[in-house]
Amino acid sequence: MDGKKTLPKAYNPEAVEEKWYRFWEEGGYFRAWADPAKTPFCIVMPPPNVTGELHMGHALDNTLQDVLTRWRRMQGYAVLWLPGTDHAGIATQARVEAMLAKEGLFRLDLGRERFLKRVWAWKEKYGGLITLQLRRLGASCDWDRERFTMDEGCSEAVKEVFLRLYERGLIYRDDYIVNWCPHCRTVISDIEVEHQETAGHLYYIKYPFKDGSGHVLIATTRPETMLGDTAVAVNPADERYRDLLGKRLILPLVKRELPVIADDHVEIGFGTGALKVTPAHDPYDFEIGRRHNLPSVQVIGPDGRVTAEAGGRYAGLDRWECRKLVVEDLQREGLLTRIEDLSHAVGRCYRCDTVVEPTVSKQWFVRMRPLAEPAIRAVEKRQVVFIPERFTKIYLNWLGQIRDWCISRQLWWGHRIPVWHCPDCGGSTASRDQVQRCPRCGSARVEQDPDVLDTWFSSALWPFSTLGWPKETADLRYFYPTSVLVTGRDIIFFWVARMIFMALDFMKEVPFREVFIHGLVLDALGRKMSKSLGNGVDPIEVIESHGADSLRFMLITGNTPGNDLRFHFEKLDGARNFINKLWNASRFALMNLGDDRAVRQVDGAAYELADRWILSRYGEAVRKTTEYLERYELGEAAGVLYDFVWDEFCDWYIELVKPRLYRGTPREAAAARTVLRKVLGGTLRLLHPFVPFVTEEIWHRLEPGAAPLIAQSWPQEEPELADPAAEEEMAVLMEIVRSVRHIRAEMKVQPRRRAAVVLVAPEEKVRRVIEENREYIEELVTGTVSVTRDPAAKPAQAAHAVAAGVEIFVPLGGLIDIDKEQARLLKEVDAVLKELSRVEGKLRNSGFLSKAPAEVVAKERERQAELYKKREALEERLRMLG
RNA sequence: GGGCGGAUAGUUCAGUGGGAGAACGUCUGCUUGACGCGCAGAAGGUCGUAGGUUCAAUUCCUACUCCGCCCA
Repeated sequence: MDGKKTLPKAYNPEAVEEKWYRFWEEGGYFRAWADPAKTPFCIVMPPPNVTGELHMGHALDNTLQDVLTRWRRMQGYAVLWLPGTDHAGIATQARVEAMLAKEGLFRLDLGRERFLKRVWAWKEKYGGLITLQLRRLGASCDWDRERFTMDEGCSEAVKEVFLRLYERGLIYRDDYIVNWCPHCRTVISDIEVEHQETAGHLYYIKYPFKDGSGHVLIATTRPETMLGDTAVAVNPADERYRDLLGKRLILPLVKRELPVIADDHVEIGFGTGALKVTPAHDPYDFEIGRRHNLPSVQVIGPDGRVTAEAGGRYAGLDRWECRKLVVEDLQREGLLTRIEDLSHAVGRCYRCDTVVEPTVSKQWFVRMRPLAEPAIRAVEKRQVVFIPERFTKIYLNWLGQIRDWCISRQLWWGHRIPVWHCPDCGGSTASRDQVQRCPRCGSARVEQDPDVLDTWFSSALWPFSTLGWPKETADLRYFYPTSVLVTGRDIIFFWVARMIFMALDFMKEVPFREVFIHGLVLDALGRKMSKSLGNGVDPIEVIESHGADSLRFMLITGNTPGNDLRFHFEKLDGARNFINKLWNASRFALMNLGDDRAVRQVDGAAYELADRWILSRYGEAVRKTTEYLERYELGEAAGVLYDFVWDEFCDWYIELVKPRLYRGTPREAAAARTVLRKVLGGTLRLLHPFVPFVTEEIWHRLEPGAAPLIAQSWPQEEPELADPAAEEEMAVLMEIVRSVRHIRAEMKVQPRRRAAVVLVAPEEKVRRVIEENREYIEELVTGTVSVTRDPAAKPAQAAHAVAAGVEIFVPLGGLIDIDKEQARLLKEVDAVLKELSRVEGKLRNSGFLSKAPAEVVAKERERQAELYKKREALEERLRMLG
């Protein structure tokens, strides 16, 4: 062992992580090959925003993907994990606009072309940040295949999809009520609106009849929209208003004449049952307006201010100022009868939290019905499977009631809609190429539609656009459909559903076979991490303080598919401690393996109980880890390895192996080394997908010259390692050891004092096991051990216990404290009696005896017999003392 | 209003139709030739409430309560 380099006492991630990542990446270990001899395994990474910085959600999502990727790669699949980023229309544009604002510029000052140049420049400069951060996490994706939603290929795919849908009439342009964000100055889709329960008011307003015969009372939460009212609607079944139909009202303040109309959709029970109808600013009213051919008056403009159309006094006011003034004016005229408090859902922009203004405008839409149906069927037929299963329902419910998808955005950054409008003939032309002249009238004044597409439109094509579509590439043929999509449950609608219907339509095949859904990473108090709350934890800071492996292991352990997890720094410490434990177990192994790594052949007879036991346990760990990974139970898989490493390998096996390594014969030591090396090596392989850095570092010290761990094969199941006899015998030893330690601690035996433990075992087999492993027990209990069948050998001045059918005596120097020992024994007897009454209760139950499976009954009988023996021994001891 | 998830040790969470688990925290001891980011020992739970199914329910079913999320 001389000259042997020893490892530092504590693992230092900083020193190794960067080194190994560079080694892997430069060595091409992440690269994927379409190998016909192998089975493909492909994951496309949910592309983070180019504007983004790595947050805990990314860390979790990508750790899960990396575990699966590394594991499958070790299993011998042809693995492709395809990374990329998303152009994030609104967010990126906002970022660049903010930068320009500092220079005193507005995007209109620059014009479209120059503005876009600035955005691209910004993207080149900052867009790579998140991919560098993913590298620090250890993500083993194929960076050679990195994509961007606005790169040439993806843009080509977007254009192709738009045109094909357009040609089939599945994309149309129409005036429709949409969600307008006055802050972002663009329309947003239905799912980009977040509904928030907000405290508001219900205002009751009198609408007088034209003929002066009284009034109708209406209730509204948004009094300012009355400026745009064009009717009052009641339910035809509402008795109260039957006589009113066809009468005419005068809209207060504006003095416009309004008809009273009947519509089934008016809720009789809400407010007064009479609904003011504002087709230009409410989705329901818009529908009513269409059914009844009502005029539409836009009273709130794109900037959130009241329009000139609304009337002189209010024009130019902000929405909320206008509300105040309208209320005041109504009050003054005595038309406001009361104001009630009301909690109701208010829609806000998911980007900027501004209250959305429903507005009528000309937008592009995708007709969803024909696309949604195949997407529903594919999931119903389980061509795509959600894990956990319950997310299937969420997906199906959403698609089942889907409305057309508004895909145009009033932005500059994004895929521009490939349609040209002609101001002369009014025609529109969709085209793959730039249109110079109107194909209908020949006018040269054609102009491309100013809008860009929703960012999710390009994301929806991600699984096949990134593999080369619309070209028929080798990657597309080999890796499509992809194997599994790993993503958060918050974007099932935004993304997962859209990828499925787009893929089915254009590839005629699902985009992925499985969707592995995970929850959100919450803060320690269970709140969503958010910028505004300032409660986010930066993964990069965590990596710097605890190492990427700790972060990864913490995110994986104790988490179940689909469930949220809270971020606790204590958990992070736990993960770090585990990694340090592994490091030190390896340190021990390396210090004791010596340089003669050639010792590979050891005759099986040299293996001792401890060896057979740990090999058996290791075999079980391989089996369970693999099984849990197959089921996407990554937390359970990590848990198996945690327990195996810490409890079995470190706390028992390493301790058991020490006597042989320090004092054993060469043959004994060789057997111990062989097993130590095999089990540690196998364990490193099992742990590699979870904690790639530390395992790779140890691996190279354990097996210098071998191929790196990332390229090693996943441990095969070795059924021949299973050794039930060894497990049973070890269980006896462990129980005895624990029992002696318990007595020592309870009776305050000095830790260094060697006790002369006497074991009385009536069973020959048990005596043999003890005898064969006597040295082990002596080592573990700090004492000498003698074993006998002779009841007369029981020492009087000793503490007593019964374990595994063996009576244990720990002599205490001088006289034992009889009271204390009695108390301790009585406590034991109590526990036995309690357990016995439970077991006997069962065995007295005839239903149990006749209906329970035979092995369950047998088990209970066995338990009963053991308890009898234990009780007897304890009581005998008590009699002796008393 | 509809749907989903959670409710298990002081805390955070696993788990299971047949003897309640982990981590952290707490208490007691420990310079045991890998590790104090450690070792050994211990205390701590009528598994949300009420019914039902079953020989047997913390686990399956029903209702309810509280918390969180999603959809309308």
